[in-house]
Amino acid sequence: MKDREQPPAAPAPSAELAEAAARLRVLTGQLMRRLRAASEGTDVTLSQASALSRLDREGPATTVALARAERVRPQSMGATLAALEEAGLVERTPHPSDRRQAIMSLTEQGRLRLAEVRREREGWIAGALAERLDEREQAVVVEALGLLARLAEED
Amino acid sequence: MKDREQPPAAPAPSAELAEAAARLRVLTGQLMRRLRAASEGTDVTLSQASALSRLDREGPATTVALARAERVRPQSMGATLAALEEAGLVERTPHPSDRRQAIMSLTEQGRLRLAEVRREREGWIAGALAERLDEREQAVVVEALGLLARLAEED
DNA sequence: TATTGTTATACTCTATAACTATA
DNA sequence: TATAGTTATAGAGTATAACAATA
Repeated sequence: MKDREQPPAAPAPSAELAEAAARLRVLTGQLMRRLRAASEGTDVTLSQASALSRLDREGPATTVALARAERVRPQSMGATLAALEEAGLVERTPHPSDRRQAIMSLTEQGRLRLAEVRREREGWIAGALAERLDEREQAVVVEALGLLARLAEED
Repeated sequence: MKDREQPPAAPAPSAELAEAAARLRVLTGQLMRRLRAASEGTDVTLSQASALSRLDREGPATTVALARAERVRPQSMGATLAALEEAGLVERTPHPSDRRQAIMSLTEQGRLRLAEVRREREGWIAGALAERLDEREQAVVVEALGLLARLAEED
């Protein structure tokens, strides 16, 4: 499991970075399952919450734009938005000049539900960060999340 | 989105930590989808890779022990292991004294496949960390992943 | 032709419930 | 009774393929 030869030119993902990558993969799976478990009882699913959250942060958008931002297929986002629309959490308004497009936006009810969902779903993460880490460690995690978010959104 | 009053006693997840939690949730979803996309063509699924990886790191284990470690239900782990066994990547040997249990361990073929899978799946993460971050940032991410892994494995 | 969005279908992952076998 | 494991079934999430409407 160790590099035998370190090619001098290539950046050669070091053993440490390879291990970090492995840890990130494991962590991703665990967090996904924890988030899912924290959603129980809520009638807003993970993908729906993510779409709501983005509409709140970035304002109204089309299905395709949301799909690109969330890195899912338009069909998947379409299904997510259809469920949200049926629940009255988002609404669609026709695009003024392009009749193919529909602009999705949060309803007032959607905004309220989003606030609830955030409290329930992200509470334990924020709580764990607050309780189990000291201030320096918190700062490290906050900075790292910013860096990783940048990498994840890049192509 | 801001705390109006900071209750002096309660740790009161600060706005910054709440934002970090939100970012971690979004990041988790995006990484999950990227990892899944990177699995295409591979016939080892994400959960299977995760189980293989743990067997490699921690040695042979029973279904229930693996399920606990990965934070999934024994039934889910059972399905994962059954697929791996059918593919010849793990094998089961009866527990010497308790006939209910079966010890799962990596086969040689499993070890080889795991190495391949790691290269393919974690390569882009390790590559992105190596190429897009400077040394100090890499250190921050490495430390943060250690901290987050600790939180995710705690109850 | 290209883009937006929908419908139909299938697969992965995980869960709950109900069961058998063994301790 | 408690634990290890299996089988059956369901739901969330995503994907590909094929299509309709519009630009």
